Amino acid sequence: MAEERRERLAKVIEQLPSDEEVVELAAFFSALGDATRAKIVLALSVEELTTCELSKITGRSASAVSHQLRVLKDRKLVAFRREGRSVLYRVDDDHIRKILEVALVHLRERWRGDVT
Amino acid sequence: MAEERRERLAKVIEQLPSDEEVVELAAFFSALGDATRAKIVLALSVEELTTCELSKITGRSASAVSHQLRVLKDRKLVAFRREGRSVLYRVDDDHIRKILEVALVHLRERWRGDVT
DNA sequence: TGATCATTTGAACAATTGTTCAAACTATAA
DNA sequence: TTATAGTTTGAACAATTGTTCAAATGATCA
Repeated sequence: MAEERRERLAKVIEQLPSDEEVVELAAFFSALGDATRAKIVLALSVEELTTCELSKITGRSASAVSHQLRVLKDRKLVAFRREGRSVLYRVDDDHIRKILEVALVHLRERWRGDVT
Repeated sequence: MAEERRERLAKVIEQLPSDEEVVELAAFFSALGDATRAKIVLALSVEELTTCELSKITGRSASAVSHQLRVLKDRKLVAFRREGRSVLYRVDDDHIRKILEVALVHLRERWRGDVT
């Protein structure tokens, strides 16, 4: 019985990603784990936007937005291109859009009562 | 031209979730944004497990795991039931499993070269 | 050239976070 | 009852985080 649980435990451990991958996964989620960055990514999942526009959307200073964009860039959640004076950021990855979508559905079900 | 961008900006803002929802979304992702918690949720997405078992899987003290389970409980990422001396935790939500799966696919594509 | 708009950078700071430790609580078994 | 295994709690602490501020860089236009 306790024996059986030990075996099942071993099987769970087998199925887990490597520690390195778990750390990467956590870093990915923590990039979305701040309201300013979450809003930036939500906005960029709709359309390409400049730092300045993201500053208006989030209500943060351009500097604060730029710092956060660097985090998102480093963790490969957003890409960018220069156009004249501006820098246009984008989310060119449907995985990220999908994750945002599923998470929003999850929240709406969990917190507003209509759980299946 | 600048006029057109202003209109598009307004349309993006229209499509965004409310600030309250953005904060909830960020809280949800930040729950997964720590390696210990990410590993806990990954393990629980396979099978029901006790605090003690999760302590072995993560290599953290039972106390540390319990603290993290509270965070996951509060943010409704995991549920639990008592069985004798033990408390069995679980992820009973396919959204969470889906999010983990898509995120892992994303990481493997982004960091190991085979981007489409 | 100089002026201006857009963006980035680095230092500093308060606020938050994850862990440890010791103590408490819960349920079972002797 | 006492003992024990499993779990939780609260305080404390170092480490990390997000923002502001001032200064610097990049790109365009007069």
